[in-house]
Amino acid sequence: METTWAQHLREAGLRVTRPRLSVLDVLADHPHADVDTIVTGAREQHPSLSPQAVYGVLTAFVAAGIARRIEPAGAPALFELRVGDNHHHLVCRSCGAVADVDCAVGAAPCLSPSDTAGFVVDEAEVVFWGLCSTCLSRKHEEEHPA
Amino acid sequence: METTWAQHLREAGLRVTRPRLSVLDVLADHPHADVDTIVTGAREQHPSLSPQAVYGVLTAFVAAGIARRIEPAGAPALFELRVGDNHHHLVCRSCGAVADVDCAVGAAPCLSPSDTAGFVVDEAEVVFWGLCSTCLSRKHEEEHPA
DNA sequence: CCCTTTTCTTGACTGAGTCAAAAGAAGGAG
DNA sequence: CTCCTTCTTTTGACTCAGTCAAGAAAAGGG
Repeated sequence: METTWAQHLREAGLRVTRPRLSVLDVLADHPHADVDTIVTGAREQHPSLSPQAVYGVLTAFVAAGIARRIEPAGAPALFELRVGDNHHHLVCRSCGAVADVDCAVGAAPCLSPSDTAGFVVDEAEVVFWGLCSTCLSRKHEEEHPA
Repeated sequence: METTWAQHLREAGLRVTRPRLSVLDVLADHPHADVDTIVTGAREQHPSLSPQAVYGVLTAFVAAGIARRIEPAGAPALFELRVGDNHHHLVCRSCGAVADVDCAVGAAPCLSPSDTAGFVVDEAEVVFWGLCSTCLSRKHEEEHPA
């Protein structure tokens, strides 16, 4: 797998380093990981890895277009490797879990607000807020104990 | 105007206090204000007002449903009085300006993702990213000086 | 193998927001 | 009108995510 990652990095114009490979591995395992998760995970392969290095790696990934940063309100930023397909996210209000959703109403429907107030729009970001199935059943049990 | 605000607060089940009236005034003038703007503005009427009080006031407003908190990625939270009509926002990548947009494709179209992955969705939040007209013309001038 | 450039490490720092205790107002009861 | 209870505001310490900068280390072309 690492060979592929190295290639992936080179194609994006980035040098191949151990911190970067470790971060890619963690992101492959955790499709919506926050910095803390990435640091912890990447340290299994590279124990001396510093949080700042992870910030640097992620900034480079986002700049090179091989990762995307998402920032749900009220939570630390998350990073994902799925880029370039304009998908959106479901976020659980209770536990913060994130799931991907393909664009809701066709190709890129939300990219056309009715009145753009003079703005030139280049991206529409959609976040669906709700409860994930786990939190739903937990909540249901609490309210109606068996 | 303040009489109306007082009534508005009471109807929402909140006590009428000077900090709250001042914050309402600022929000009426600045429909998408951050905490700093609100503190500065409200101090014209109430010089001793502390930032923490403003946080408290805004938390109470949001809990009572008379204000809404929006958190564009990479910027401090903004507050608006326009609530309950499911509108969305245009955000300028360059200056952070925010404008309202009515829901893009009808009533609440985005509330129907194709596959909810077991989530029960209660809100769809849409952010349109782009450049506002001011930043556009400024950028144009910089690239093609007269 | 060396040299230049990029990346990582270390550590200090900022800014938004939270928490908690005590002082101070709001508004209902008498 | 005054008192009393409850809710707000003040003050000040604190947390957490993220940034900045300088020197050490590694990547990879010559």
